[in-house]
Amino acid sequence: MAAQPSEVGPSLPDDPSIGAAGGVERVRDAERTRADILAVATREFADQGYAGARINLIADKTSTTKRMIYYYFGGKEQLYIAVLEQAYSLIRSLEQRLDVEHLDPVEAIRELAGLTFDHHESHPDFIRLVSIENIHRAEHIARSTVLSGLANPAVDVLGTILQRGWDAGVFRQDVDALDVHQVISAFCVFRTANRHTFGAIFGRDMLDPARRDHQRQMLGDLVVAYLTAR
Amino acid sequence: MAAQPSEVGPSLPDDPSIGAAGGVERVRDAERTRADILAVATREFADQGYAGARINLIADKTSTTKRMIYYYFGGKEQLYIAVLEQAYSLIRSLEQRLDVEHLDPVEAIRELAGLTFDHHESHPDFIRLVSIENIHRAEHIARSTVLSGLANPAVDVLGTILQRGWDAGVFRQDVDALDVHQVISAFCVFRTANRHTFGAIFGRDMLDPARRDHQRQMLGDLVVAYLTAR
DNA sequence: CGACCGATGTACCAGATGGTGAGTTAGTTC
DNA sequence: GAACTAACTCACCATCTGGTACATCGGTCG
Repeated sequence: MAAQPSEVGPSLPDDPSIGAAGGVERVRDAERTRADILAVATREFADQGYAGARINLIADKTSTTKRMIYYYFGGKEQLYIAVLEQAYSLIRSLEQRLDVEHLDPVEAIRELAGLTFDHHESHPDFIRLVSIENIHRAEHIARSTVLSGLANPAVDVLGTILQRGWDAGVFRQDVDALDVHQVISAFCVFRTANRHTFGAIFGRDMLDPARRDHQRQMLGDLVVAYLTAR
Repeated sequence: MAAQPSEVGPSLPDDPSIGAAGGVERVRDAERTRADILAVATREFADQGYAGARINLIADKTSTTKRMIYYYFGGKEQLYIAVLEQAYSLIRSLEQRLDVEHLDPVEAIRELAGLTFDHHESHPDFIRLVSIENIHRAEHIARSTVLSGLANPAVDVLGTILQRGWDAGVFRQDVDALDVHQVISAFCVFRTANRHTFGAIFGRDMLDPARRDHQRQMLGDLVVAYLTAR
């Protein structure tokens, strides 16, 4: 709320304050501090995993202190849950923008798959957080009231597309929206999440920009071929 | 912590030895000790991740001591690499048994996909290790001379099936063996690796036995539909 | 039998780690 | 301008962690 740079100038008697980030003026700003911590924590947890991330290091990379992490979040685990909640919320709000209702079912599916593909590619940190959370058997998601039942807009959109395809008689009927979502997610998540071992063993980088169009096309063809088979 | 009741039973002159596991007789057995450590470490690393696993805990779950871990493996990281090497070797040796050469291309592909499906489902710990290794950007695999170039029998088999399919004119030609392997792996890995977050958010367990046949069928249909499309 | 060396157990450590008690500063309210 | 409280700093801690120095044990070989 309300920015008012009380006295920016060199007049300050003591305490240059503020450790790291750019030459900011704000001295006390709860929301800024909180957001700063959350941003740094997101990077660190995504990078090092839950057990691998260090509260001390997160604090150091912040423009505030470790004490503030405990002040705002309570502890390592709660901080991690806050990171997850923010990450999921962000992703879900982006997904809300999906608009493929105007296309015919087959093209709508292809478009949705393509958008999901782009989407995953642009958010590798989110994918990493999800992988990390799976290593922990989603125990933190389960513990979060915010995340437990968080619906997925992509699946809803998928549901209406499928329905239209069924009505038009062009889609097979032995699958539901979640099945199809699973297939699309599997493809998109795998190429990001398993990029490194796949690359190390097969010598092919699944995220190589030179192969991107081919991969994107492959996903579209895959889903469409499957749904329209027979 | 190995209890050794120096003189519990009056009969034994000294040292009943061996702390934990079943009433074994062997007193000094390097291979057994090494294998014991490796087995426990595999479980712990797969369960807790690299950073989350504790050398002390691994040692405690062993029938030997922490000192032996350092004696045989040198350190935490080398132990972890040894775990990875053993896990990959085991999986690869199992894959060597794939035999689908006698089937026609379409059926061979479906069979290979199905076997891969079964295979992944039976080795969740391996999938977890792979996920964990990806969190660490495959740095340990890169550091292992054994693993860096380890070929994958499944991909070779896939290559010959594809070739036969192309010769017979039944498969599309804009993909290679690695692409198809990627698709199959993505499906199989995803349902195990992302089981928990998927379950927490959508309320569907991808590994639910009741849905197993459907999922297996779906993978086969998916790959076949894609390869034979048009 | 005695020397040799691989295998093993005990005790210990320095630094890191998550976490906290308690005091201090700044902005706001009356 | 005094009182009040949210925001923040500083120093500190108990415990854990990976790792190691060192003594010792036991099978084998000459």
